[in-house]
Amino acid sequence: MPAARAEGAGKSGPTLEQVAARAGVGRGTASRVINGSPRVSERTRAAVQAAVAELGYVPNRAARALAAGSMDAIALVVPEQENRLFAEPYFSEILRGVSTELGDTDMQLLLTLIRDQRGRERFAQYAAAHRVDGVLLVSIHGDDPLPDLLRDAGMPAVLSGRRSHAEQLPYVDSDNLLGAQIAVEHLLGRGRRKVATITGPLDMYVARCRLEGYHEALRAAGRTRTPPDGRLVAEGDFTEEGGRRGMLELLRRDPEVDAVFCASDVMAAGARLALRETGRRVPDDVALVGFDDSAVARHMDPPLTTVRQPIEEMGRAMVRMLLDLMARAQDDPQGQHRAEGREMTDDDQPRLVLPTELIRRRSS
Amino acid sequence: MPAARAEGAGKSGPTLEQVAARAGVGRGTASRVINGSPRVSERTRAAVQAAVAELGYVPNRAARALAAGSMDAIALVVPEQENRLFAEPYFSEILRGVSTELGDTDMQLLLTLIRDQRGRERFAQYAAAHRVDGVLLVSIHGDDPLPDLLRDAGMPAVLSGRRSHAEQLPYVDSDNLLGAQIAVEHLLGRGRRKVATITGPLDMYVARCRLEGYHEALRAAGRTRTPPDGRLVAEGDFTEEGGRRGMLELLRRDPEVDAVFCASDVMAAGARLALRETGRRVPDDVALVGFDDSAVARHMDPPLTTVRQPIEEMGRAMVRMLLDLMARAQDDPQGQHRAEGREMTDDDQPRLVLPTELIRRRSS
DNA sequence: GCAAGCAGTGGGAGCGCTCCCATCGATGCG
DNA sequence: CGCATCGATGGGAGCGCTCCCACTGCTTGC
Repeated sequence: MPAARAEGAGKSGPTLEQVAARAGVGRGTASRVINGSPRVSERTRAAVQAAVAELGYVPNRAARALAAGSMDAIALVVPEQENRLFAEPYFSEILRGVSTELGDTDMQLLLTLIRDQRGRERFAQYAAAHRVDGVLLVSIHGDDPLPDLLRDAGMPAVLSGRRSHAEQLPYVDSDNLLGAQIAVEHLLGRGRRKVATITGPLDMYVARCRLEGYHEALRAAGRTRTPPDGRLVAEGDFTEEGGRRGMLELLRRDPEVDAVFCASDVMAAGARLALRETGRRVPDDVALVGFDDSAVARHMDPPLTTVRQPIEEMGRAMVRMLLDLMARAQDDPQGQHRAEGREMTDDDQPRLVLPTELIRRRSS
Repeated sequence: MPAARAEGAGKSGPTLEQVAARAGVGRGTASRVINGSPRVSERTRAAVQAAVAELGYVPNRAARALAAGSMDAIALVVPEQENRLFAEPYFSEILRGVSTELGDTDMQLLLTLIRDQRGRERFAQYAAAHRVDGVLLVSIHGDDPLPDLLRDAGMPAVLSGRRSHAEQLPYVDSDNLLGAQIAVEHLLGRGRRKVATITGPLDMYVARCRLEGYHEALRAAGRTRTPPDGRLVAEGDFTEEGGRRGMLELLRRDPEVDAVFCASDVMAAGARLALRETGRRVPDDVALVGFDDSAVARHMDPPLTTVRQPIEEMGRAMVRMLLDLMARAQDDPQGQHRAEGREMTDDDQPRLVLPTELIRRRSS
C-alpha cells in the first residue's frame, strides 16, 4: 500500500507538504486537519485523511516542537541517591500507573535519573529550555531544591508525596499518617504492650508522617511515651539492611519489644532477618507490620501484615494532574491571572491524598 | 533584531544567535564551539564559552533535532502483555543499568509501553519517523514482529535476550542454558533423584534455553528422561501464580518429586507456596532452585538457591552496544556498504552473552 | 444594492539549529 | 613576488511544522 516511501532507505517519511499536495490542498489546511481544527470542510478533511493514510504520514515531532514550542513529552525525574529506588516496588508501581495513563495520550515519557547536585541543575536547565512540557517528581527529600527551581522556571510539575506539611506544589500523596495509625492501633488491639517502630529517613516527610501516625496511635491509647524519649523508635532508611539494623538496635535497647511497625515492607523484611538471627518467632514473640503491600510482603514467612497504599493509582493521578496543569499553562502562559490582582494562592494548586488500608496477614 | 517574542514570560532561554552576538562571533562559529569542532581558535572558543556561561545558554533540542535529523534519544520498549514486567526485578535492574550507562551521555531515555498489535505498528512508525535514534527491546517473545519492523526501517536496535538460536539482530543475553545446567547439576549433586522443572512460557527462547539446560544436565548424568515423556516438566509463565500451579501439577503427576528447578525466582516463590500448602518442607522434602537472584530469593524462607545473571550489567551493555550501532549508522547511513558487494552478514551484528553463576542458599 | 461578516483556504514568516559554501587573511612554494 | 593552500570564520539555506494574515466567495444586514 504505502507504495510511497520510495527507495532511499534512511529518509524520514513524507512531509506535511507532500500530504497537502497529494490531497490537493494547501499546507495550512492539511495542518488543520491533522490537528483537528474545526474550520475545515468535510470534503477537505476526508481528502487529507486519505492522503495521510496512503502516504503513511507521521508528523515530525521535532519540527512540531520547534514551531509550536512544546515537546509533547513529560519527564519522570528520579533522584538516584543510594541507587535505591529502582529496585523498590514503589517505583515499579508508580511507573506502571504513569505509563498506563499516558498510553491514551500521544505524550512521551522521558525517564531521567538525577545523580547529584550538578545533575539537578542540569535538569532544571533542560526543563527551562523546554525540552519537556511537564515534570513528575518521585521520592523527593524535604530539602530538595529541584521542585522550586522548576516552579520558578514556570514548568508544570507534580510531586509524589509532599516535602512538608505545607507543600506549595501540586502533589499526590497517600494518607501516611492514618495508615501508620491504624497499623499501630491494630498491633495494640492484638494485645501488644511494647510497640516499636522503624522509621524511614526522617528528612523525608513521608517518614515523619508515618512516625507521627505511630505516636498518634500510642497517644490515643493513652500510652504516650512509654518508655520515654523514644527508645522504641529506630530510624531506618527504607532499605532492607536499614530495617535489619533498626531491629537489632531496638532489641538492644529493649529486649522485650513485642511488636514493630516498619515504615516499609522492605524494612520489615530486614527486621524479619534480624528477628530470625536473634531467635525470635514472628508473630509469637514479635509481631510485625509493614507499609506498602508490595510483593515482598506476600512472600515473607509468615506473610506480612501491611498497610496498602494505592500506588499505581497514585501514578495515574499524577499524570492526570500534570496534564491538567499543562493545559492551564497553555491557556495562561505565565500564570498571568495573578496579575489580575488575584494572587496565585496555594489553593490554586491541585493536591490529592489517597486513602490507605490495613491488609492483615499472619505476621501480627 | 528579533525584538519579536518580546518579554512574554514563557520564553525559552537564549538562542545560539544571542550567544554568538555576545561573544562577538558568527552563528556558525558559536555552533562549532558548542559542538566541539576542532576548527576553532582558542581565543574564539574561550569567548564563546564565556558567553554561554553568562547567558546560561542551553541548546534547543527540538531545533537541533530538526536541523540535524537526529533526536539524541533512545527508546526502551516494553511490551506490556499481562502487566507483568514492571513488577519484575528483572526490569528494574535493566532499567537501572540502562539509565546509569546513559547518564554519561546527554542522550535521553524514552520509556514506551506497547500494549497491543496496534501499539506495535504505531511504534514502528514513530521510530521510522525518527523520533528516536535507537531502540532497546526488552522481553520480546519469539514471534514478535517488532524487531524486524525496526530493522527494515533502518533503526538501530538491541534486544535483551534472543528470540531464537539464530537471532539476527544485535542482542545481549546471559548464558541461560549453562546457568540452568549448573543449577540442575547442583541438585543432582546433592543426591536428589527426581528433579523436576517449572519452565517459563515456551514461546520465549529464554525459557527454552533454561529447559534445555535442565535436559542437558540430566543427560550428562545419564539420567535421560526418567520418567519418560517429560512428566517432570511443567510449563509456567514466570509469574508467582504460574509457579504455584506448576508445582501442584508436578506433585499431582508424581508425588515423589524431591527437587525443582524453577526458571525464575518469582515462580520459585509460587512453588514454595504450593509446597507449603501441601505440607512439604524445603529443602528436606523438596529442594528448590530459582533463577535471577532477585530480592525475593533472599527473602524467601528458606532463602532460595538461585542462578545469578548480571542483569544490571546487561542493561549497560545494551546501551553501549546501541550507541555503537548508532555511531555506525551515522557513518554509513543506509548500511550501504553492503552495496559494495559485501552482503551484510550476521556476523556484522554485535552480540554478547554474559555468564551466569550459582548462588547457593538454604533451599537446596 | 452595497458594505460587512464569515467559513474555508493558501501560503509567508519564522521557530533555533546544523550544514556547507563563500570569504578572508596568513602562509607556503615555485 | 604572485598564486595555490589552508585554518578560521561568517552567514545563507533549509529542516518540517504551526501561526496567522490575507484572500476568496457567499450569505447576511440595512
